[in-house]
Amino acid sequence: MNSYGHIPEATVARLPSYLRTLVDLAAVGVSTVSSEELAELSGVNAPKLRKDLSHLGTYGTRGVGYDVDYLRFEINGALGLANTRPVVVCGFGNLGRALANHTGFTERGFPVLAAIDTDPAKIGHTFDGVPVHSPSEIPEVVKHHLIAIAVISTPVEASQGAVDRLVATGIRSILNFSPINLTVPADVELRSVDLSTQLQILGFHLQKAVIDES
Amino acid sequence: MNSYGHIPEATVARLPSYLRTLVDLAAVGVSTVSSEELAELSGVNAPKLRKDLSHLGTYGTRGVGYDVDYLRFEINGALGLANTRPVVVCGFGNLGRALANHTGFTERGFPVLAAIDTDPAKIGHTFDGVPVHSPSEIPEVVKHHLIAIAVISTPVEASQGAVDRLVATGIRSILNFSPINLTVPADVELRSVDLSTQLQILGFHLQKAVIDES
DNA sequence: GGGACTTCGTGAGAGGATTCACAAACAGAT
DNA sequence: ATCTGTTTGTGAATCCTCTCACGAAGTCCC
Repeated sequence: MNSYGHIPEATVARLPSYLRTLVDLAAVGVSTVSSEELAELSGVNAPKLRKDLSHLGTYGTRGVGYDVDYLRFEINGALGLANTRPVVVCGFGNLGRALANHTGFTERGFPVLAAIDTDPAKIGHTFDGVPVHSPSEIPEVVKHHLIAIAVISTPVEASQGAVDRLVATGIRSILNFSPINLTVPADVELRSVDLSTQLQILGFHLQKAVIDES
Repeated sequence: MNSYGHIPEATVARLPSYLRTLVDLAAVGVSTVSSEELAELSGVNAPKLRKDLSHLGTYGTRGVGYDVDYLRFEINGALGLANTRPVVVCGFGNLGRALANHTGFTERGFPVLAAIDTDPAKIGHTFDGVPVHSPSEIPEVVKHHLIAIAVISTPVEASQGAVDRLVATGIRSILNFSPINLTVPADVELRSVDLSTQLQILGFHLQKAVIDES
């Protein structure tokens, strides 16, 4: 019984970071942690962390702190990570392969069970345990593995087409890494991570720093 | 006369997206674009786009729209992309190699001129035009290529160490892809992109959708 | 040159997110 | 049982962001 009251978007975005810290703490054998410590390790300030956690429920004990295992369990539940969610990667080039191998995906409950690519040399083969299928097989692959989330790492020319096919088969959650603005129906959630956008933001601040000090 | 008046952080984060759209429009031969069109193509609404651009200056002409080339030039300037900023990639595994190959980096003025890795089999060799150096060579590499930005794609165990070395040589802008919370001095800008965090956020919304409709 | 039409730039208001300070609650010692 | 320490949970205030409506400014046609 968690996640009732609306959890703010900004809080949701930070929960994975807290979860990561808690997992690390548990691995080192820590059983209790204060908001001060947990915040420090997660890179936020303590009041923000407490407010964030207060949106999930009251899981701490005053004078003591938070029980690492219990809080971990609760955040896990709030994020819906109780059960694993298989993922398909579309576009099995350098980036796609790196993502499929990325241990963080499987470790956090998002195993990459299949890949899609147009290259005949890859289709039908298995790389690092991930079988590659042709785009026309998307419906069977999705149905067979009960896939609900797709990752796009195709070249930009192919991204919109891949998205359209995925949406047509019922996929409602898409994570896009290709540097292009894709369009999806209103009931599909599309998150885009443009790797070079982040560099551009860094560049902006670098330049600003130079201007500011002149 | 651009980038003086403070540009809001939220606006800065969207400028790269606008720039991308403008480049695409220019490539197709479009010379003028309205805020409505540009917003649609960039995935935001028109008033937001206009407000964003108004922070840079008044570059549109009423009744007509924006001159594609001119606006492109101005956003480019505001983001500090007038000159290229070479980048070093630390950790030349699957992800690191994919990033170094990522055409988006070079295309947008962030050429990857060098990589750092601890694997003796890679050090001294060049992959896809990128020479691999040992961690001890960081200072020379940074100085030689005038590098101001570093990308971290090492395994989590090595990330903090790599960051410390980079900071010691004067790097003040770091883009981290390893799923761990790193600590840097206050005058260093660290942006972290955890690929699986994005999946976790998608997972949260998926679960919420199920709860909401029950 | 004037009028109709289009589109930008922006001020005011609403909605979120962050900060901060402090009361409430618990543990542990005596 | 009481008192002292500590640490949480949260309302109030501030700041940032987004939305929306409309005046201002330009184009185009007659």
